[in-house]
Amino acid sequence: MKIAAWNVNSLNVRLPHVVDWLNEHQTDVLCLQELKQENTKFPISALEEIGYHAAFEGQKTYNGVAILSRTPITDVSKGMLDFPDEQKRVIAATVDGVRVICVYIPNGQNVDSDKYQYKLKWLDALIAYVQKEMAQHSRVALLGDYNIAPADADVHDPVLWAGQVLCTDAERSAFRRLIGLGLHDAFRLFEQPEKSFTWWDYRMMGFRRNHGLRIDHILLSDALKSSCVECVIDKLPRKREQPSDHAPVFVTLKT
DNA sequence: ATGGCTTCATAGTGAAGA
Repeated sequence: MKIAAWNVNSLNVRLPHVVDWLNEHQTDVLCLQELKQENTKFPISALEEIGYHAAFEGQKTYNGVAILSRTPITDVSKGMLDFPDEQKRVIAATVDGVRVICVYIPNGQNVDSDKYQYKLKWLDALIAYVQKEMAQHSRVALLGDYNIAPADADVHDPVLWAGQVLCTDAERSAFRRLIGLGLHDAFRLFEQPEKSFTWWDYRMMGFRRNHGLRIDHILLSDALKSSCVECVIDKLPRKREQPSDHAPVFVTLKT
């Protein structure tokens, strides 16, 4: 079973990339972030045509999350019950016995911003939410755009980024608290190339110079960790014309 | 260096992303 996450930075614009990628990889589950479209615009028939079911929660202009799956999706839940939020950033569902939680964690903009305070509160809510989900499910995958680079190894220039949003102690501590719930960073279960990233700035030839960050993650519960045989960042879509600034990341679970 | 790209909402530029 393959489970993937990809911030597509507008599903309107990126639908051809998503369709091509699904056709190429036959991924079982794909979690999308930053749809940037209302639910009425969601391209359900294009995805059904290539064999995918979908659960989605979008909004105009910003945010928006979806779970695509080749097998039926059940027990869909949108948002976090104890944290009412206008911003559509969470969708969870059960697929083939796996509780899939798709998240688009706030960016935070900069440490002096209200958005940073919102991000920290949001992360507190997420930790409580995931704790509850894990009490009810043993096979849990928490994946998406975290907007957190967990360690300096996940940053192209740790000195430049020191103390900046995405790399602050408070954000990294929230990431460790998620791990503390009994989750594992799938990417770090395996040997990986140095300077592996999932996001590169559009500006200043960020991708060509590999000026990136690893901020998109797949966290797995113990039960899924033991069946995980690989975790891969696929940089190919980032090399295409008009790419998302994020690359997809996926895990393969042995059944 | 506060820009640099890209997208969206808009019909000028401005906000937001990371």
